[in-house]
Amino acid sequence: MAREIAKAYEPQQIEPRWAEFWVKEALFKADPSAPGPVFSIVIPPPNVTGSLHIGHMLNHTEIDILARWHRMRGYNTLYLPGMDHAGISTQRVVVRQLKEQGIDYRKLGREEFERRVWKWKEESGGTILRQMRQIGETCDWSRERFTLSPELSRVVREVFARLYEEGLIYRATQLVNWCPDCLTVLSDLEVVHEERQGNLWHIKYPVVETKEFLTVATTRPETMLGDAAVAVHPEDERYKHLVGKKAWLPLMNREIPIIADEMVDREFGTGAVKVTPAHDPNDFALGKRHKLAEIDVMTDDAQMNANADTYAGLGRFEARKKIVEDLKAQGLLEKITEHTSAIGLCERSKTVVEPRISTQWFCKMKDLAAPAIKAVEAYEPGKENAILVIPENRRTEYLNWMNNIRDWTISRQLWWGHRIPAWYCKENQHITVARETPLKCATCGSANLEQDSDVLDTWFSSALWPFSTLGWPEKTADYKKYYPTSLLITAYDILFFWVARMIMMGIHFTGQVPFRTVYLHSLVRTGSGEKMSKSKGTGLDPVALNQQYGTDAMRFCLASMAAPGTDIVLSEDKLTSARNFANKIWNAARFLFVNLDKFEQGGTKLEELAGPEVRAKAPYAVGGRIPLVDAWLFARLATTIEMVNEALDTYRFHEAAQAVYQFFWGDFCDWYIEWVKPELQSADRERATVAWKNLFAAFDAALRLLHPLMPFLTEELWHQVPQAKGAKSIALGKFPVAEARWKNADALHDVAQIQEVVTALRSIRAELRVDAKKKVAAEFSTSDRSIANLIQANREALERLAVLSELRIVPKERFDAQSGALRSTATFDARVTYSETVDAGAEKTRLKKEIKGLQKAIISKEKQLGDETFRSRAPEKIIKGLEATLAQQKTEQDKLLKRLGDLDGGSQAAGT
RNA sequence: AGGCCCGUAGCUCAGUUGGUUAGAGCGCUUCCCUGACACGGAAGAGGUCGAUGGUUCGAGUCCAUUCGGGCCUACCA
Repeated sequence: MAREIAKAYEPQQIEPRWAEFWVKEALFKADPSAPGPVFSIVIPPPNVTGSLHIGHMLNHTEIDILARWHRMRGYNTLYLPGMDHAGISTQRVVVRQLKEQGIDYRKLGREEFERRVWKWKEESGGTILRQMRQIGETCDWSRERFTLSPELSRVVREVFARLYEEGLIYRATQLVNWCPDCLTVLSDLEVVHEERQGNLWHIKYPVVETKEFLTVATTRPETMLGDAAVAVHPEDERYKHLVGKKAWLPLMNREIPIIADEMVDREFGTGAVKVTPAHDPNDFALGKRHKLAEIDVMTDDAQMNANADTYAGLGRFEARKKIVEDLKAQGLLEKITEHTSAIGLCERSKTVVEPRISTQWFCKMKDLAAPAIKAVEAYEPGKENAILVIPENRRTEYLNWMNNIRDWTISRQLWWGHRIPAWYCKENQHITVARETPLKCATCGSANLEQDSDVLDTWFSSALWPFSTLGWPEKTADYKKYYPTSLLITAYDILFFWVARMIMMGIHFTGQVPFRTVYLHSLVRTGSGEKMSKSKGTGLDPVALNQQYGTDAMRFCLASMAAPGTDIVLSEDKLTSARNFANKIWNAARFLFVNLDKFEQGGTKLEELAGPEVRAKAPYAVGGRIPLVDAWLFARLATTIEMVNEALDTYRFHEAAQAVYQFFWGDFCDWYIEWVKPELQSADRERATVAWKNLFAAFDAALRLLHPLMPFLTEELWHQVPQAKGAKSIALGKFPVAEARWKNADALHDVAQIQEVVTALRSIRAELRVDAKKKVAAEFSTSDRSIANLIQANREALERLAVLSELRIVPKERFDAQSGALRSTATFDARVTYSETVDAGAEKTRLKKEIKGLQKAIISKEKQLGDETFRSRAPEKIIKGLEATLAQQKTEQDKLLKRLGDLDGGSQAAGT
């Protein structure tokens, strides 16, 4: 039966089918009662705010590669999918959508707004799930989780209540980061700093009952309306006499005290600083020390409020302008200088954050951090309840941050999220924190309760993800089997936001680390090095690219660039090369099946050549000997398997990709297939059968080896090869094992030798411009008996690979080194006899260059070897190696020099 | 202010404990549309590893300084 195989790989025709198949068959449903070592991994839940971007693609590719690889090696594997409700981001998206429809979300009311967000969540979350299925992720879809689901919300309440009971959560009125655009408090981490060119305004404050002025310098003149004092350093001779006096606050017509505090930096500005406790963190602390008034002069959306007197109603930046003008008019503006400072922006809205006094919920971090620091610090291989952080420098970063950790603002003035489980009694103001909605106040019994209107920071629930998703606080079968999870893979930019907090919460609540290893991968950047951003239009769309190049190509491309520690710059060029690789494999398969059709006409069935039991015993021998090239291929396969295992074991995805690429393209396609082509068609039925068996066995193993990197293509091709009864998917197949009997150093060496000869001969051909199809005669000579035998034994293949009519092996003394083009190495000489004359000039240039290179290497080695200190200190192995190479290089150089001399002689002869 | 990372072929990047003429992909040059593949084959050209100084028998690989680029943390108005 003739097989129909498209000439080029068309991922669009194949991927959707397998993506659907994997989900429909529920192949990756985890079974906690199944045997085997456990590999469990929870997804970093994507935000339900839109669709997957390239960063997710990288993250999911790495996770899925490792999940598939473990599963194929017999691990009881769980890859748990899910999504994050992403409070502030999602709320912003929906608020914007409503605004576009002319709707003010506040007018909608909380309940209706929440309903709209849930609707959006269904849509957007659906998109993400669809995409994840499209790209073939081997998740256990039956265990999908959502941070705001009723189940996980219960866990959040439990955790909140426990922390509150333990005194680790408290409510306090403090100066916090406030976003006037999002209208909520932010944690320190949600404030991003940006260096901006600004000014330092020097403002003269008249000192009461004197004719003096005290000049203060400020970057934010508008806050002066809330000034409560002017502070100078107690030791500052310039101002000592003013301490205890009062300053007249311009524009506001108020008196404020002049105080002394060591916090003041005498070097900065004028050495006198205006103190605005309600609008600056330093001033807030200072205000507390000196019991100053906290005068808030702004509204929640950063307009000046009634305390700002005549400036009320102006935006803070308008007010700044106006105030500067007014000061100037009154002659109180001494000067304006340029000043660059890092200003805080809201991570989401990029609005300038306004420090503001506000009552919020906080989580005490020191006690939670201590064991989380220890778990990372104390890590060593094999140690229980400790965490390995990779790469190493992220570990240091983590420890630094954790050692300087500050309390975490966990409340948010949002409507989308976990509402804080705290109720205020309207009778006696008592706060009741409870797991279930309380009916009455815990102290006075009043039923007049009102729940806190705030929600929790999204990361509060994300921090629980590794155990909340597995059923904690119940000791479920999943929890018992899959917690702690084996590994966390995420991008390094959420190390503090998420990873650190998971470690703290995990240890605190379960007594165990949430994951044994955390691998932090790089970010995908644009060509110009920026983070990809959809809003800036600099992001590449993974769905469109997957469509165009194939998901396999995308995965392979990302993997091949995912070297730990370096950010990835993705380009379409690289995707093209990955797609070409997929096509190469496709065509190798095409070659197999097209030729198999011919072979089967001889009566042998595919099953007999490629059935699973047949493959298991490969490589096969002909007449008691495994053909050299087959032995070589299996040896190379074994090496490659070891390289891939080693690479994946250490998160070196790029090395795994490179090893497979080199094997499949270089070894399997370029050399092996070319070598065995005639064997496959051999009239000798035994030889042909063996060739086919070995070919299929190697091919099938190579497919399994490649599968974690390119799941779709390999699944498709794997189904073309006969598989065991009931075997449903390559994804459930066995990852190839580097069998001891495949290893064969001699075969590796011998084929490398032959490859060198073939390349030398091809090189001569190219130089002589021999037509690619034209067979020419060649001579070969060596003084090494074993090489001569090797060449003799493989002459047929060699002749074919180098397109020769005949390869004569001649004794050294009869080798004609005078005419024709030749190549010499330390161990052999080869030449092609061809009527075309050699371009002596080009040949000499080449020889000279080669000689020069050798000369340099020889000199440096001779120098080293002649050095007594080197000989006495360098390891024996290095010295021996150096000596051997030196001898070789000398031999080779001698040959080349002789050849050059001959050519010179020849040209002189021709010249005279 | 403190910390981290990067600077290797035209481009994008590998190069694990210092050791023998520094690798890959893309691009480039020449030849070839040969019955798996032009998304291909064959053969080539091309870096002395940002700079300087040091440690060492030996450094892209360790140390110091320096220049250039990036990132993170940080309450100097």
